[in-house]
Amino acid sequence: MSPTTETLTAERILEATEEVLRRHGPAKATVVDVARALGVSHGSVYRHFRTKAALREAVTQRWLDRASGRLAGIAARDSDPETRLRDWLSALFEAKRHKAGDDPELFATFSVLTGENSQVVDQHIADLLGQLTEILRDGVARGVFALDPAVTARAVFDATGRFHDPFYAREWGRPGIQAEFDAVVDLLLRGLRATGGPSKTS
Amino acid sequence: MSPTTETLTAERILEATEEVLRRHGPAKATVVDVARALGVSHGSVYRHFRTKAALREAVTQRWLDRASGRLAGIAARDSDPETRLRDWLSALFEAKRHKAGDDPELFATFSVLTGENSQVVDQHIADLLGQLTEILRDGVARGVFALDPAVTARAVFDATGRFHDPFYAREWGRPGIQAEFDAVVDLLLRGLRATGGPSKTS
DNA sequence: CAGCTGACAGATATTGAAAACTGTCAGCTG
DNA sequence: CAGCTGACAGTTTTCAATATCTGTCAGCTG
Repeated sequence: MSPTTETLTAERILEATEEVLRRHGPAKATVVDVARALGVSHGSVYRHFRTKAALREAVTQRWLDRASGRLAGIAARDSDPETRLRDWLSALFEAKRHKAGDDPELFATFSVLTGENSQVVDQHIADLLGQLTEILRDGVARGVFALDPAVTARAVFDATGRFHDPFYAREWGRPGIQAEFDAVVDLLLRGLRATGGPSKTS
Repeated sequence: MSPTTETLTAERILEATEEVLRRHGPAKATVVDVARALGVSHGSVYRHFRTKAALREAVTQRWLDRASGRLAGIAARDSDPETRLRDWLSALFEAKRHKAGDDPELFATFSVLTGENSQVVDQHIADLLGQLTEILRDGVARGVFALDPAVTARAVFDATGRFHDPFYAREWGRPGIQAEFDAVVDLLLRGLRATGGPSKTS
């Protein structure tokens, strides 16, 4: 049961791969490096993952699934839909901004990997859109939101791209960014509300 | 007055540079190429532009100013602000999409150049934000829009980034893109309106 | 003598040979 | 005999030599 004798599992390989990616970056992380980190020959790694691309894809999926899981907790809350939507979008932005600011190299690695695996990323986005749609559907059911949930979920996701697409990571450190995020979310929430608000007619 | 005898002006150099960029792409477009296209020595080009970077910057600015000018025409129209805003955003999207689809290589060249000249691009964006702000200010004056024009202009620009940021160009050819654009713009316009009322009254 | 040329030094890009990596598989090992 | 090893063929990456380019400037030319 000592670590070096432990059986070689897909899980252990994924952990070692993450470590190698963290250390060497995406360009220099080789299958040979991963095997060396595990104390096995690189042939053994190919027993669990058919190609290097498949291995990188699996690592990407793990990362994205972890992120998705945290947000799912917010989407499933019972608070009023408007607050929930705001919290969900804030959590998405905050998580990305935090990761990008904390360890830029690791975030760059992550960005390269997601760029390579559009299939997996598409699935992740579909997952997030599903969560958004749930919040909006609930809002429509409670009468606080108007508009078609699925279509509008996409619109909200697209409109907030600047605050979650890794491409914009370099701008997340700028001073005014939080105000810009708030302005966009405020505008979107105004558009989502079923009534014209407290102005005059109710 | 024959072309080869014509005096060498900054303007002629810029035209030749655009042509060389079109032909060779941004990576292989050298000052020597530009000089050869004009039938002069490369030393002469340096008489008008202190560095290669300055030359590329000038080309970029010309491109962006042309684009900006076309939109200014729409921003200055006298139609109702809601229609004008919609037209302006559509024109911005349409112009970019058209260029990206028409001649992808030239568009890629343009993208590389804008990536190099953040100074010039920032000025261009400030220009576009000014136009947007004007439309919104007019809308507020006429009582059809609420919210602070400058802050909201930024929010509208950010929220539509997916439809004008060159980074997303590869997605502009996808089938559903127009519907997604419409959904975002509809949502934003709902949020902008001063009252919750229907859009039938003029 | 205003404007252009072309040789030049230092910086950048290209090239091709050598090294490393990916993916396979026959055979070893516990 | 299930799982691992390491040599191997084909491909990609690295690295250093070579070529090209950038930016300058003394001197040529009309």
